[in-house]
Amino acid sequence: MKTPSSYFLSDHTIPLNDYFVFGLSIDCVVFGYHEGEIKVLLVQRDVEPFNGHWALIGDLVEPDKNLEEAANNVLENLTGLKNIYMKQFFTFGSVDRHPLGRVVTVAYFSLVNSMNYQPIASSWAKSAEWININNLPELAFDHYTILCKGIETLKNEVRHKPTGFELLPKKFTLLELQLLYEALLGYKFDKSNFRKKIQEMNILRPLNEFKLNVSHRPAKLFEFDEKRYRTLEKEGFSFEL
Amino acid sequence: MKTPSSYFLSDHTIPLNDYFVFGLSIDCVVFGYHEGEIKVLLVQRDVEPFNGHWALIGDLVEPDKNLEEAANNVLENLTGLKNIYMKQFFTFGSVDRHPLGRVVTVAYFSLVNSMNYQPIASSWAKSAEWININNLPELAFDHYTILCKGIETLKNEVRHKPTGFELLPKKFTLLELQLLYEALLGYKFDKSNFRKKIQEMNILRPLNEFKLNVSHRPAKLFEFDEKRYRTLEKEGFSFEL
DNA sequence: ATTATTAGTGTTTCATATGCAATATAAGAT
DNA sequence: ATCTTATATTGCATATGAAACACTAATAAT
Repeated sequence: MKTPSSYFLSDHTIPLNDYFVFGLSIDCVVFGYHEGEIKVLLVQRDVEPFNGHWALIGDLVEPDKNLEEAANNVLENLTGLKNIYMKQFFTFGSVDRHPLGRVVTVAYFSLVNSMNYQPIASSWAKSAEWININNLPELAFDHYTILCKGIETLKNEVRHKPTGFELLPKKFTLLELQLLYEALLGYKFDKSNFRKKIQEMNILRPLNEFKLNVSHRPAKLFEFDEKRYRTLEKEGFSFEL
Repeated sequence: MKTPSSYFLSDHTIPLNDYFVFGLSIDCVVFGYHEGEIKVLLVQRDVEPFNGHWALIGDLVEPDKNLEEAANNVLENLTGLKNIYMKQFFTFGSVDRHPLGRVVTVAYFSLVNSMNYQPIASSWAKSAEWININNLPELAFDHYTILCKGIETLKNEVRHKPTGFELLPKKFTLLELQLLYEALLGYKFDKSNFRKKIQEMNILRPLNEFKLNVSHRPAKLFEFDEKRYRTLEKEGFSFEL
């Protein structure tokens, strides 16, 4: 039993293991981008409660696992993907958020740039699917609230930080980048102005590679130069789109 | 006992109340602003562990309390202040962050505009003091990490949202506002341009009141017009300084 | 060769931001 | 009365950035 006992953090006199005890879980909002649409990875539950409902991927945290480890495991178990961009964005702990007891959940969002893999259905999920965020089904627990907050956080973050690149493959064209941002922010950019602006930031590394097998002038490929960004950031530069 | 039992969230087969059990606490980074300096409210612990160390204010969450309630209580118990701006910013849950067991803490920051009250020393704290964030003592637990993240979050937030007003009294002068933002962001503004810019945003309500008993022209007082801000925000306006 | 198509580059206009200077104003202090 | 101090407003020259739009480039298909 790893629970702290006889634990007097403040002026409470009740031992923690009899009373101050919570379940802790991780829920992940996994975003993907494909053909101009922002999608989220949902699973259909195959167990009670909320059997049959769609839900975010998530799991209980084991007492000897850090939160980030637990979050990475959640993602890896379902998708097989490692080293994915993840970010904690909020903790949901309403007393009644879980029908079976007090379970507090720490929510992460992650951005994956390749949707070319088979989400692994687990023993508690019928299926896993990428679903457009503008066409969501009814969700289990308070997952709709969590998802909305995740979308809000993402939209907010991509405006001020170069997070959006995580949704693209490592090598991308400027037009792909523009279309991504148009999908994220919900409005159009002028092509030449967008290109000028993003290139003048000096955070993209132009490659000597081009899109192949297209029936028009091939587009140049770029990479996001994270090191460069970190340096510029320290010098006071701030990303804005 | 409110702990969920025989609780099969995923494919785990271990009952939650024997194993998946955590302590949950709230920690509050309370910011104040006084004479050009950003300060934070710290207490000196009078109990083990970390007896004598300075720490953030915080407490265990009771199983029937929502997180926001618990956070409000933490603040109210120490300062007597109610209806204070509070915002959850991160949850810290490293396995070894607490020497007595696994305790996950949800961190909030709050902004208080009046430091003219006596922080109430509790049974577990020797004293409570406002301390300049550039002159911090050694802190208990991982509170230094929490505090740093709180400062970072605050500095990030005040640039894009009119949160800073919460640190000023309800009625303030434009110069006070400017000095606050200079302290928060770490650089100077041109006076006339700052005033022009902030007034053109239309989120300040000018009052017919003035600073009294000053040996120079008295400054006009303003209020932050939150309703107006909310409307403008819906119309697409976004605060930037 | 011609065409369709998308990549990619200038260029012009207009609005706004910024830095700096100048001036008028209102109070207490001398 | 005059000085000092800090508020408050205006003006302007310049730098920066946004918006619109026209143009050239390179490839595959015909």
